[in-house]
Amino acid sequence: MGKEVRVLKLSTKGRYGVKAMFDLAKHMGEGPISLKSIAERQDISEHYLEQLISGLRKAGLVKSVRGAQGGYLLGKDPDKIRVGDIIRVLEGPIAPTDCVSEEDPESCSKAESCPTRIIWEKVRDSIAEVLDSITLETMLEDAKKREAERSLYMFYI
Amino acid sequence: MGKEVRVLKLSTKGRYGVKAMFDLAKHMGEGPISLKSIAERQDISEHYLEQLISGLRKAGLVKSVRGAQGGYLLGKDPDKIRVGDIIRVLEGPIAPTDCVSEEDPESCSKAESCPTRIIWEKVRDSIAEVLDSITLETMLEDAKKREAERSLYMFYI
DNA sequence: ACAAATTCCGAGTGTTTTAATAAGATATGC
DNA sequence: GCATATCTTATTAAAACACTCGGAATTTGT
Repeated sequence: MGKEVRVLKLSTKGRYGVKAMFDLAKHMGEGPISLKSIAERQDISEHYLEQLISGLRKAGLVKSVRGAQGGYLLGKDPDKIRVGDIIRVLEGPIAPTDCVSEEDPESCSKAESCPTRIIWEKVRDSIAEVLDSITLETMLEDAKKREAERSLYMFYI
Repeated sequence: MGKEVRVLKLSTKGRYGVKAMFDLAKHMGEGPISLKSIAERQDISEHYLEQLISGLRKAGLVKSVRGAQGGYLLGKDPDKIRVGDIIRVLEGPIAPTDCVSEEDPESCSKAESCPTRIIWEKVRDSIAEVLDSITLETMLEDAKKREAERSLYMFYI
């Protein structure tokens, strides 16, 4: 009975990855941030996060510093890192179906006349547009703005 | 090496379901359409499609006629059936993450201050907007239009 | 020099989901 | 009454998911 299906869902890879990257952005300027501290703050298994950040490092989205007092730093300025970039590294190309994958879509003999293909393309593009319009920088601004609103609200109570 | 991950993907349920419903729309006025003929035209396992259409029937999107010469008919006019309706019946509420599910989202203590939640909400809404803006009627019109373009193109060759 | 902290790397594992397949019960037109 | 369909439930093989584990390599502070 517990059918809790999520359609067009993101796996934990993408979700954890974005959380971790935002955490890194929030602590910019404090030197290397250890995975352990990120995992604790974001409530993610450290070992699991290790795997994810490995991919982000290879893609240049984070830099690492090994050894004691080591950790991770953003690989670029936060306004150059889009949420879409993080998702693509961790989950692969955006593709509601194989035939409209962002990279090498599966060829289909009936592609030209397929009445459903157009729909999946629109879905793909609308997802990509949202994810690529948000950067770590805009996330920081947004968080700051909401923080301000919250304290203003508290003031009036 | 064959890591062919699709992020934010649709399962075959949704894809087959939309194809089958479009097939039904195309053959409107021809009486009950058998599952077998739909399965053959759309290249889908008949038994599997059986399971899917069962859900669509219970949701009122199709009507069935049992017995010999029986089959399925659209449950409403094609302009009243949105692709989003079909997807929701077959795959569940649209929800890139559990915390932003269209129906009873998983509660989260940090929901109000979560910087990632807003992103998943935007993704959910943009997907829903695309899927709800397309009906079987618009799909039919679109197919007709492209058919006309194709024959015009053939004429000029 | 050494211990502690940390990143790096590959393999293993239980659970869930996916995409069917199978078998048979029920209903209807001819 | 038989061929043609829809309905219903159960089973299953393979893949994906979300970790878990063990240990090697690297750097800092003492």
